[in-house]
Order: sequence, then structure tokens, then C-alpha cells
Amino acid sequence: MGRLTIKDVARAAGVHPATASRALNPLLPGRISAGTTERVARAAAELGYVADPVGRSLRTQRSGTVGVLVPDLLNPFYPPVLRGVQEVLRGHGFEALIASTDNDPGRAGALLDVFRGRRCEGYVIASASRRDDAVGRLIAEGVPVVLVNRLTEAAAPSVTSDDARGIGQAVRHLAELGHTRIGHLAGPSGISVTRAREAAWRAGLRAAGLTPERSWVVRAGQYTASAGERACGTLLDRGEVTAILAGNDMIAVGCYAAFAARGLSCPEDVSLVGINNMPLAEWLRPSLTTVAIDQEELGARAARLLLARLADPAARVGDVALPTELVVRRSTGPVRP
Amino acid sequence: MGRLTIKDVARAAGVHPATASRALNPLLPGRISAGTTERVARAAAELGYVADPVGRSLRTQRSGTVGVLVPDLLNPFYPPVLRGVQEVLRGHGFEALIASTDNDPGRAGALLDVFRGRRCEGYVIASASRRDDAVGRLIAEGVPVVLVNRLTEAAAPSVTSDDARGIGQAVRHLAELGHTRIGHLAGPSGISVTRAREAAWRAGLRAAGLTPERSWVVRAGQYTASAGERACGTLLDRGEVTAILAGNDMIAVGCYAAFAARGLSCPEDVSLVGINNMPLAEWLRPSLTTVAIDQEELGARAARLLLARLADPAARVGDVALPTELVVRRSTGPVRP
DNA sequence: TTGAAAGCGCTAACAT
DNA sequence: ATGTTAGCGCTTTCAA
Repeated sequence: MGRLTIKDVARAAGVHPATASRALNPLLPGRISAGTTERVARAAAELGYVADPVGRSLRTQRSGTVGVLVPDLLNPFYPPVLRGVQEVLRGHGFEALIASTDNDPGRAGALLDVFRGRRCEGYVIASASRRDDAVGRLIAEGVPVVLVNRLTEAAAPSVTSDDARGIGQAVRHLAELGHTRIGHLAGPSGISVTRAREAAWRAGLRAAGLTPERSWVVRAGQYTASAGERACGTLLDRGEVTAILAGNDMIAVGCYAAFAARGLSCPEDVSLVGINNMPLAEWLRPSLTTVAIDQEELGARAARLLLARLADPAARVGDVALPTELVVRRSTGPVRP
Repeated sequence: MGRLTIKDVARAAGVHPATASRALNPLLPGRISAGTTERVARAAAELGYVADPVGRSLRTQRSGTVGVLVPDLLNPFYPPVLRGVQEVLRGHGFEALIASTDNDPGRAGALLDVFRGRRCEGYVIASASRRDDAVGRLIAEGVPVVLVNRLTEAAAPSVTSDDARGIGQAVRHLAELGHTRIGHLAGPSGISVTRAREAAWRAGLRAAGLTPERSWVVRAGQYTASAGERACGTLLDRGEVTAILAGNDMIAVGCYAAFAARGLSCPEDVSLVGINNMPLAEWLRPSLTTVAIDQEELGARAARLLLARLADPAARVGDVALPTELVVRRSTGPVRP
């Protein structure tokens, strides 16, 4: 089964290979007669010809490949994002290379080198820290980059969630349940969403007529369940808050463990709100009240932004902020009298 | 910033491009003098040269690319598998293209066509059903394929888990806790692991001196939490069993919801055992007793098998069965007196 | 051991 | 509108 080349198609259609190539690539300069186009298309279809991307890439200097970097593939938040990215990319003939830094910013450089080696045309970066050398360099070089969820000091088109809205709803929801001391388990500093969420929490409290206290915030070193468990333990042991806004759902997952370890029941003793509405959030016990973000849409929009820049490098593609919405489940309840 | 080519390296080292190419590819026929090799290597390093995979692929007819197909990227079982696959592949200069069928066997064909179009050299298939046309065709064509976790009627090298051992331990564990009526929530028929696990459950009961009843098995249509919840509901409503072996951890996740809906507490009223020990299994409440499979190793071994076949298409690479081990957590307890 | 030359499959520039 | 030619970057004959 020797590979089928464009020569085979050309021969079958009785034309020159270059003509066949043009006939199969619709919008090229120097159009082809309808009849020829038709014959070539038919021949290609009958033979089952698929253009070799390697030969094409070598000639066009475009790989049809995009690098996607996520911070933690084991965090259920990201698979849906990848799904959105891939769905859009495949629809446009692009393919994604995927890598995870596994929450180690130091690995980004090496992984981006792999992508570069593969001649990726552009990048979707969901793993950026605010001052991220590797990503900053990429942006400085003028390589098409779209940031997802996390921004860098270097500016690039981005898709984020409008956390302020959902977090505001979350705090109001808790306040309406009678909570006046609402803690926050922030993610690692150095990541843009961490700041944004903490600021939104602060603003939300003020809007509800409450005064955020310094001691109500504990910083989890990572957006992981175990970091969340530790941070939550610290916060609980201070004994001040009756409700907690976790920096994301994984931190919230860790909270359940911290509650159990202290014999606290949720929501009777403590109310808990997460952020992300990751796929398993509704299956936790109690099911998790959380600020929902459309993860797949996040990825899809990022892919579209990137495709726009790829199609026209001069295009000024903007930023997108997706709305967030509180989803009330069973992890929040009235404050203990 | 024009891309760096081998010509640049050759010029810097004062040799012919062909010589430079040979110097950089260690084990080629026609060896190069140590001195030249040295100079070329130094020049390449100083310039930061990385061979263009496109040019190389065109010449060698090898893409350095492998297609990986999983059934459900949203199932936390698979990300670690992918991690294992990627780790090994990258270590050997290969890159993975990843796709998920999203539990729809019908999508496999189209996704494999995408892979084929990208000239993947081989495939890691974790999504196969027992009679899987698309995968069967691949195998019949002699394309290097390694199956993970799920076997097809067509034979190909595979990496699976030795579920029998772990499931045997699980049933014994439950029996020792006094359970005599132990149900099973099987996965979708048509997938090899489903059969293997059901058979192991049956064998485990017999080994414990118990007789498996037909009515103790309910089949979940998918390996998902919602399918698990439905199936578990059916089983519970029959009111016969005091313990449940779920077909995998996602089905077990659904069980927690079914328990809650019926006011049953776990493990006081029902004991539950999952299979996989997916990340998050330990974070569920109660934490899930489960038959652990080393997911990352599953992926890593599959990648190694595939690399062996790619390096030598005639190589007879065998099958691997990884050991499983029961991990006892808090979802299992003594039967109610 | 190294150089010269050819060619992988494709498409863009040029020629007709 | 179509054919001709050339060349993308690399490796692998073949020759020296």
C-alpha cells in the first residue's frame, strides 16, 4: 500500500500535479475551470487521497499544529478546556499538541521547546504565571499566543472568566444565608486568577456590608486538593469563619477532607463554595455550590482567537471574558444559630 | 529570525551539510571522525539548532508522531495514562496526538482518519470495544497498534490490568467484614474489561464460599457517574445486597449519589468498592476503597511496547498485565448486624 | 571519512 | 486555465 500522492490523483484526472493541487485548494490565485476542478475532486475522492501534511508543511512552512500548555491535566477543570480547543482546531484543519507542566512553572520552558521543535504555529497557554519568562519570551518574539484563564505581565490576547460577577453572587448567597464571616482560600500568588478572585471576594464582602479581615484569608500553595486541605485546616483552626470561598473546586475538594478530619459537617457547620464547576463538582458529597465557568467554551474561544491571529498575523484580536454564574447545590446552608 | 537549517550548522563547522547530518545522527552507517562529530555538535549547540521535523519526516517517511485514542478524557482515569504515554514518547523524540471518543464508539473512525491524515506511525488505543471496526481495520493493515485496558477481537499487543487479583482481594475484604450478598455494577457490555471484571467478581465470590446471584448484577450503560447512579438505584431497590463492587470509580461516584438519594449512609448501610483508584478517589467522602491500577504505568508500558514495534516492525512484542492491589479506605465497613 | 547529488510530496512563481 | 520548474530541509545513496 504505497502512499497515494498528488501525482496519482493528477494522473487519474489527466492533469498536471500542480493543476490537481490547485483544484483541491479552492481559494488559491489562478483559478481552475469548473470541469477540471470537478474531475480532480472526483478522482481524489475515488482514490481516497489525503494530502500529505508533511510535504505540504515543508513547502508552505506551516505545520497546521498548535501547542497547548495546561498547568495540570489531572485537574478535572482542564480536560473540558482541551475538548473545546480541539473541537475548534480540528474544524479548521489544525491539530493540537498537548502538554502539562504539572504545576511546575519551571517545566514550561522545556515543553515549549518541544513545541517549538515541532514547529507549532501558535500557542494556547493556560499555565502562565504572572511573570512567566518562557511565555513572555514567546510573546516578545511575536509568536501567536492566546492566554487562557491566567494572564502574564506581557500582554497577549486572552480568554478569561469574569469571576467578579459569579463570586459576587456567591458572597451575596452566603450573606443571605446569614453568614457574616466568610473566609477565602486563595490559590498560589503569582497567578493572575488568584489575585482577581481574592479581589472579587473582598469586593463581594464589602458590597454585602461586611468587612473582610486579613485572618480570613489563607493561601494554598497550589490549586490542588491536598494544598486545599492544609490551607482549610489552618483557616478552620483559627475558628473565625462560618463559610468558605475556595479558590477553585480542587481546593474545595480538599476542604471536605479538612472538615471530616475535624468532625465538622457541611453545610451544617461550615458552608463551602468552589469556583469552576468542574465535571465532578455535582458528584461530591455534599454536592458543591460553585461559581460555574463554561470550560469548553473557554477552550473554544481561545482556539478561535488563535485561528484569527494565524489567519491574519496583523489582526488585532481582543480579549474575551466569559460570564460566570453561581450554581447553588448542597454545600451551602444557613449559618448556625 | 529565519529558521536555522543544517546548512547553517555545516557552514559554521566547515563541513558539508550531509556530513553535519551524519555527525548529529549517531548510529548511522558510515561513521564520522570524532573530531568532526565534536565540531558539528559544538556548532549545533552554539547556534541552538534543532532539526526541522518536517524536512526530516519528508525524507524519512516517518512523522515521529503517535495517535492516542481514549474513550473519555473527562474520566479522571485517563489523564494519568496520557501522562505516562507522553513521558515515554517524549523521551524518545516522539509526540502524541490525543483524541477522545467521548464514549461514542462511532467517533473512533473519524478520529483515526485525522490521525492517519497526520501520518501517525503508530497508535495507542484505550477506547476499543471488543468488536471495533475502525481499530480492527487498523490492526489488519499491520499498522503498529497497542491496546490499553480494553481488548478487541482482533489481536494486538496490549497493556491491561490484572483485575482478577485486586478484585479477589476486594471480595475477600468484604466477606471478612461479614458481607455475604455482594452486588456488582458492571460497565457496558461489548468492552473487554467489563467481562473480565464481572468474571473476577464471580470467581471472587465463589472463592469466598458465596454464590453469585443473577439479581446482584446490574449493568451500567456507560462508565460514567450518571450511569452508575441509575444502575446503583436499580440494584439498591432490589434490596438484596449489603455491599457493591462498582465496575470502575466513576460508577462508584454515581453510587454515592444513589445512596444519598435513598438516605443510606456508606459504609454503615452499604459498603462500596471501586476499581481504578483514580486521582480524587481518596478525596471522595467517604474516601473510596478501590482496586488500584497504576494508571501512569499503564500508559508508560503501552508507549514502550509501541516504541519497540516502531523500532522493529518484525518484533514480536507481547502483552503486559499490570498487578492490581486493593486500597482500603473508608467506604467499606462491617455488615450491619 | 567526507562530498556530491538526488529526491521525499507538495505548492508558488513563472511560463505558456 | 493549465503546464513547467524549482525548492522547502533533510537524509541517503553513490562516488571519491
